[in-house]
Amino acid sequence: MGKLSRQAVLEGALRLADEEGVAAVTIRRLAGELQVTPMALYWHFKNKDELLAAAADHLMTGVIADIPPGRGWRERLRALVEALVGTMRAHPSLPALLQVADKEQVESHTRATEAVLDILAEAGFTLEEGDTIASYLLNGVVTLVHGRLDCRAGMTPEKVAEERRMRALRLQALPPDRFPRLVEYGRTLERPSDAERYFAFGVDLLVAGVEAMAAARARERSG
Amino acid sequence: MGKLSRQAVLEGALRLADEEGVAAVTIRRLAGELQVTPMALYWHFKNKDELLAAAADHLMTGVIADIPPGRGWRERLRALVEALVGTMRAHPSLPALLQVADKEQVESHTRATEAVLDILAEAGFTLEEGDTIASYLLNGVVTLVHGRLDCRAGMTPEKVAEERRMRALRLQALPPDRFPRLVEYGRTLERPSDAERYFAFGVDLLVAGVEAMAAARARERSG
DNA sequence: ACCTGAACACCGTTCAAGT
DNA sequence: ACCTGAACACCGTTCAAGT
Repeated sequence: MGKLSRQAVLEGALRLADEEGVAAVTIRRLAGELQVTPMALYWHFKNKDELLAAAADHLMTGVIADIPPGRGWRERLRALVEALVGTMRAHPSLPALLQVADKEQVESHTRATEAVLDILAEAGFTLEEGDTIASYLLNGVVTLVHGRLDCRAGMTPEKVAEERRMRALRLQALPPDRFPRLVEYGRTLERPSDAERYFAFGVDLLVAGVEAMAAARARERSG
Repeated sequence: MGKLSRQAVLEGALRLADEEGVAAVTIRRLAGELQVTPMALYWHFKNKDELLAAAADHLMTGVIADIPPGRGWRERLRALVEALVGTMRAHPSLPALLQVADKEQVESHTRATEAVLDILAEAGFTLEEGDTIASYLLNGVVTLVHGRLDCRAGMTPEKVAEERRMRALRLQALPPDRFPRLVEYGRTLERPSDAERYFAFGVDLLVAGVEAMAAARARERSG
């Protein structure tokens, strides 16, 4: 009964990762879910790293697909960052997968990097600068998504509210003379913040850095 | 012979992390280095998480110490980011330690966050925006340092050169029609890049994003 | 107070063997 | 081609016991 396939293993891994976090994706656990011995997985994947890289690759392809052929480099860059945000919000496990996976063997990541380098070359950056900016953007989006409790694996609205309340209490329990800002922040933390506003601000922040540097480059050149 | 102490365990962990990476810091391995049984460590630390948090805390205190009471918020913010870069360049294990540690129990991280919130409040940001920017900056610096091979645990100049050459070859081996930018980048990757230039660009990039958003806030207010 | 010994419940991976 | 069984070398952690 050859029920197992590379595809089935991948789907199992992604389901497990999205529901319980990447830490729950172990060879033995995954094998158990698939009703098979751990070594069966080694027929379809060389090792765990390759499995996780394939999982990240599968999710990342969604980002590539969403890059529209916009007009200027600013529009294209923003569209790409927003596509990245959208994909990561839909798949809570992608940030963590990208952190552990070797990016060189994630083809969709390579394709996304090529796209970014192309956009940034048009903006006047060198390839080395483009490489730096590419990981600045990718990790920036990872950081943004990771900062939202409601974008974490296996999070219900109740758990999110509970975590927020706990954090608010911990912040308010700090000594107010040494941590006045954090204590004040703790008091405002109860009411839930709007996710759309949060991500709009975050994307603006990331893109603003790149645009400011491009403007500085342009000034250098004409000056 | 009570030779072991909390301090000694911490130093052993940091040495191991800086030399072989945080993955090498296991309770059993560390105990072996300290010539003691694994359970001896549990007398001095509640568990591994607390040990890693304490290690991160120890390194992070250097950042706090380096915050000068500058004049405007721009100078203070830049000084803080540069202090962060300096500390992480000196301690290759800090980025990884901060990724795994629960930041709420790293006191020096809390102090640094308070400092950033204070600076950003002066810049006109809300506390929630300040919180977002704080992790944007911290993770941005982590990303910058992580991107430099010469800032990785246990890296000799020879190994760095070897890795660079390998990466250059892999990039040049990509299909040039689909990945023209990356193939070209691969050709320029042989000659080593200047670390000072790299970090200057990176810090400018991170700070530029914050300054651009502050300017946008100011425009909204007056408009 | 500070450390050890034995045990438990996990890991990833290899290698020979089965069908 | 596809999967199993047994084994190896690791993990973090608990709990009772030693000095």
